[in-house]
Amino acid sequence: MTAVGQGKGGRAGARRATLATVADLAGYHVSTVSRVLNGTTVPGARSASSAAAERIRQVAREVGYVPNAQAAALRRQRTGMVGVIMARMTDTVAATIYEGVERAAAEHGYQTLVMNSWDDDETRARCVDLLMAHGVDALIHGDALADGSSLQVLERSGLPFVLVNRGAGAYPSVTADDRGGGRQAAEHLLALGHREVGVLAGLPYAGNAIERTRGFCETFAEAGHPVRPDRVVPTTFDSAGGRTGADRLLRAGDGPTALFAVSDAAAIGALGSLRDQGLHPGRDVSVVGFNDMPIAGDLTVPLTTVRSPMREIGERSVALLLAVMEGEPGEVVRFPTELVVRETTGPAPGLTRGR
Amino acid sequence: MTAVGQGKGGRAGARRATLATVADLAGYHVSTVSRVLNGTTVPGARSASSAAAERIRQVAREVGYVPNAQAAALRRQRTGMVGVIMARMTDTVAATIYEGVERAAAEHGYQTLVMNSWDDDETRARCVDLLMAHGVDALIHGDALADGSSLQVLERSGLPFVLVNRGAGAYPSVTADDRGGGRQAAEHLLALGHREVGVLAGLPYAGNAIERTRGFCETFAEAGHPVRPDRVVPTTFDSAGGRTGADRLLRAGDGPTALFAVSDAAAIGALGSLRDQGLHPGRDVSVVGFNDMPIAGDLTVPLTTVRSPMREIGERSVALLLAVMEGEPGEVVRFPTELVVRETTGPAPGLTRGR
DNA sequence: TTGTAGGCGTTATCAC
DNA sequence: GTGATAACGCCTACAA
Repeated sequence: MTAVGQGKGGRAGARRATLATVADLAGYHVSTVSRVLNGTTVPGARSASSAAAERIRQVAREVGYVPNAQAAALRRQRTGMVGVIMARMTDTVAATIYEGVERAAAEHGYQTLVMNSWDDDETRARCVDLLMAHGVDALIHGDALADGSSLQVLERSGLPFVLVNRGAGAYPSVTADDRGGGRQAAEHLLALGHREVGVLAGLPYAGNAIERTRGFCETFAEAGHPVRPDRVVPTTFDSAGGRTGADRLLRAGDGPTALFAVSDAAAIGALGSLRDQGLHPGRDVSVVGFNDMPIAGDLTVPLTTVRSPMREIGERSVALLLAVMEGEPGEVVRFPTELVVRETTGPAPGLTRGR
Repeated sequence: MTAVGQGKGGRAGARRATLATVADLAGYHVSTVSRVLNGTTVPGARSASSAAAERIRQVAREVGYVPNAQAAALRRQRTGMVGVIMARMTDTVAATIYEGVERAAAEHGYQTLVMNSWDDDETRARCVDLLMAHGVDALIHGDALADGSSLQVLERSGLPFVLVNRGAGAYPSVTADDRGGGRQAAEHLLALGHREVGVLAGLPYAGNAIERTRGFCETFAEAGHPVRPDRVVPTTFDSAGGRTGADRLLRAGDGPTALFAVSDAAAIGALGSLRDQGLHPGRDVSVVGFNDMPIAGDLTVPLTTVRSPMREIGERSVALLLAVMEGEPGEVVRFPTELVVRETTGPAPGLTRGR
């Protein structure tokens, strides 16, 4: 319980050193100092290495000069910040994509200003306003509504933006090939002989969830085994959602023999539900997840899932954003997915199962 | 591949509306507009509801006026932003704490500016500089080195700050009672008869990992069964680290009968290792994690773990930070933990096990 | 190479 | 209640 932290008394310590401070101490003029510190010497190559420049840099270091990005931004009309909106960081998928975004942005000299929308419409809108207020140069939106309704304001504002993870219409976006991934999951289960299946379908307004579900269901339909509508249940993407959804699907008398969850976390929740009901994954009921998050392969019964390159998706979204900022046309980018067969899927049990 | 996104041609659209724009259109002076929009009318109660004020607000809405936070910050000498440094967002613990921080900060009118340090010293330092450059009013540091070496610069700068998750010395911090949590894990395993145990000890320079390991080891020592030093292996906090560490501990001829992992993710990695070696968690080898992340209870063999209130820790860190910003003395806050017994722990197998 | 001047959009402090 | 004015810290023409 010891007190430390900063000087005991009043608020923050001494005022930050400014360019003027450095200029005074170094005996040069502010403009000169600014030029030296920014390396803004027109064409003259190594002229910046003159004694003067060295002295100025020395002083700056001594007084702990940190440029005031606010002021610079005001003057330059750009902040070097990219806004990022995500539903929530505890979603591993969002976090991984965000890591990709952060890295790629940093590589190009941009900072990221992240906000969580909690999948709430009002908050979503407030995020955009706040990010604009903070002067972000562009926006990466990981939380779009599938109908694009949240994007019209943005579009009107003229702020360059790109969607990630959840696409919407023809807006520029970077996602997994969600529909194709859904198909892969379906083909796998069909090949194993499953005919009665259920879908933990994610949030009904999220483009990725919709596409994954669509790809899955259309494949079953094409094979002549359409998925019963009451077996497609909306869920959240987290494990709690998957558990609740699976409870509902499995407790019905004529439960399905396999479940497709549009996220790994939901799939793990479904595993919890199976366990509670004394069912063994891969033998009694098969489960397929989506994304292949790192722990998927470490589970005691490793999870069969559809892998999507989350970090790459994040990185690519930055590349696309930079292109859009340059005035290039946006595009819709979809990364192919890959089915990873592990042990939560197995042959469909005999038709006699479960009454 | 359709192109959309923003106007086809040049960069961002029309320049943002400023106070001046609004003032012009409304026929008032900039200062007046500013006052109205900020609700800055001295004591006169509802005078702001005059027709003039209404008109101004109307115009502002029409032109889509968004205040320029950069400029306001420059003038007011405060940005309303709190910097947050975390190792990485894909660590569920960090993400959950961050969610708590974000929420609490928003409640008090602060935005958060997050940066990932990747547990890299150089990056850590750069984060601080960048956050200062962006003018954060204070800092929450989730990535401190246990010896506090990364904090001296910060302290000297006079920027108010608080540590979260990983404490360091007497610097103000909010963490779980890591040492106590380690003890709880140890007592549980001791009661089950385990004598030969191993520790997946986390990063050797992270305060939380150190304390958890310490609490665990000292309890075994006090019970007369000191943990063999070569059975305390440093790991990362993620599942890959846990897997590698467990591989090492279990492949040794005389493997331990139980493992304590300082994070749930590492514990899950250990479960993966067990599985590969045909060992059953809770029967052949017991495993205890730390944090009780949401999926812990949904695993096919649910994880015994030490619960810590991650979100609360994040929220509290904001409260503490606000206090420090007011000049109050910082304190070291530790939240009690709770042992959650599930199924990865069981009685120690007969002494004959494993040669 | 170095100095000068003006302004980015706000807000705070005057005077009216 | 409203209008004028001066910064906040930085950058960039332009002039010397």
